[in-house]
Amino acid sequence: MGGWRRTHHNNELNASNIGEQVTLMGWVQFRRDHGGLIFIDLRDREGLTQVVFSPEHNADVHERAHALRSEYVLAIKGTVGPRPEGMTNANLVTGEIEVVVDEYKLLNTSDTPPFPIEDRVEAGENLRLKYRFLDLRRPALAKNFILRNKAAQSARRYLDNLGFLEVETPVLTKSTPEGARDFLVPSRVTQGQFYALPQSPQLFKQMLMVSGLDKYFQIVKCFRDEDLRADRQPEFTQIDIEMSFADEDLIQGMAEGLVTSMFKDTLGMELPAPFPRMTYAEAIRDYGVDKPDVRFDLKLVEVTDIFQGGGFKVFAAAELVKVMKVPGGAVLSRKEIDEFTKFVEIYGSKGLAWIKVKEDGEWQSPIVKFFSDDEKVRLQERVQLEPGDILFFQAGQADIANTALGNLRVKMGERFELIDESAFAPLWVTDFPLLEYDADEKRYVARHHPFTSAQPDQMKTLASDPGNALARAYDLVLNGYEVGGGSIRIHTPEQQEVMFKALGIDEEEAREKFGFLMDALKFGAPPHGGIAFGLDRLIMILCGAKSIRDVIAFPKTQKATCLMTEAPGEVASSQLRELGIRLREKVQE
RNA sequence: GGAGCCGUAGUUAAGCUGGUUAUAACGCCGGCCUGUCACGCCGGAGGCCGAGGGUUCGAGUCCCUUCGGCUCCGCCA
Repeated sequence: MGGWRRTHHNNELNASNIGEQVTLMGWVQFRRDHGGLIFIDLRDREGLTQVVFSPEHNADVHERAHALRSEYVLAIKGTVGPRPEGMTNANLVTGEIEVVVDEYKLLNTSDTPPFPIEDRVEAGENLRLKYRFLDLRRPALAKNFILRNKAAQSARRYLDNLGFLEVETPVLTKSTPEGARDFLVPSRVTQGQFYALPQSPQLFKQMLMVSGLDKYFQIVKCFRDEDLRADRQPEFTQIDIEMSFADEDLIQGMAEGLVTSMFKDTLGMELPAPFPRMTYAEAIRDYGVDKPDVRFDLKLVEVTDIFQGGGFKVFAAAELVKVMKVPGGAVLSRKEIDEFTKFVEIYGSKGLAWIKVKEDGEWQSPIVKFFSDDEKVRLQERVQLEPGDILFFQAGQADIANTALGNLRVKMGERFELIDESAFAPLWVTDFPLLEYDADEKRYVARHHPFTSAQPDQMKTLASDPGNALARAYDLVLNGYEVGGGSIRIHTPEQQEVMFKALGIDEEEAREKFGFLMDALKFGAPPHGGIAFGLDRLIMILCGAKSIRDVIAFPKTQKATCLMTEAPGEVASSQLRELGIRLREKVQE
């Protein structure tokens, strides 16, 4: 760069800088070559500045500037000048001024990019991922990473001020039997054995509490080898937090402070705290799901009792019959209802019954003919149908009916534009079940994780009726996304043994897999608990993005590949030999 | 493991019930242009219609297989 130093970013100059000599660096965004005057919008991470090459100002420099093309990298020295009367650009922060170029250096040329580096042109995602380094030049994406940095720094500041220590934990660790599928790393030194990448630093942070470090946090990568979604990547980042001598209120209060700080430092927005709280049972009852989007108000209503043992067999025998009234929903066409029927079938529902209320109050429905007069009266008493409303039914297995209707609720929120897209609605969901039954494995598994404490009065339930024991666990839900979750942990070996027993993990296996935890709990483990936030999801919501790919610099595709590096890839047979690994023949169908 | 949507110049898309030489815009290349800001005007080049197979006189279009991207179910303590 010949000793040149940048004096300003491309969003910094305004009328107050007029007359100053400046040096700018950046990429050619747009070139407007008039033959005489040449205008170039110079782009960097922060913004655009118009620079002008004028033949009258410097004929030689102007002549050379004809050759400039998109994405060439320039350093320019020039004078900040006012734009002529009526020539300002209100769309640009720097729109009042332009920089008249005295001298420039072409720092690098560029091939024509495979897609335009502009926010208004969305190239296909496969192309954008292959050339991720170009996609990241787009301001819409770059600003997500500027925000992400602000959020992460805000979190660090907040936690440091409260006396939390940022401690790093191992990435090469041990596979654990519960939870998600592990990513494995073969050991060269001990052939035939494998490390696992951590699904979270859960056990290490508990160890740090036993160590007396008192308050820990880490912004840390976690790895889970499960299938991807728009809000799930195989490697993702958590703000992982643990504190000693803590109960639910203390942790939730700290977490609320953290989230409100992050909102303030990124969007300048004050989130009202404390956040509303709701039990898991209430969430399922009113919303059908454990992470309700409470930006809008539709609620589910149970009507099982009305139809129990009645004349309409489908409802009479159902474990659960639930309805959702959508005011004004009678405008839905048959075709739309058919689409919503297909939608609920995704969740295993057998169908979608409905009642439309016509303007004269008459019920139009494929099923009311099966209802007795008494059932109609009781239904009307419970849901208060009015002209123009539609009432959707789900009947059958409770979990399917809840899930189907709960997800249909979100669809209705979108269809009738009930959701304020600019709103943020945080919500604590508490009192989760400690265990849930796994039909495949024919045993109970931990709903949160096996180190979660049962609620004080629930130890008996855990032994007698494990499915109904409640946990000291809590999730933070934001706009229908689970953005955080945590619990008060088990801190005595006796309770941990009860838990392992409930999970069908015998003493030998517990010792083999979690021996160090059992040991640690014997040496004066303090009561402790914590929480972990999905940083990617939180940033996604803060950015208004639809996918966490938009807030991860180098994300994976749905098949967990990286289109830029082409990972995963094959390795040399010599590498495998060193590790003592031989690949099996590919199994043909 | 399963379901759905998508794949056509560099890019974004159009291409009907199968029928001459596959369109358009932007980009690119060349020329002109001193107040543009997605500059404008004139001209030009650019295609393995994701890949493979089949049906047909004839396939971008229909069928099968396959690869890739996305969304979702299962899965994700």
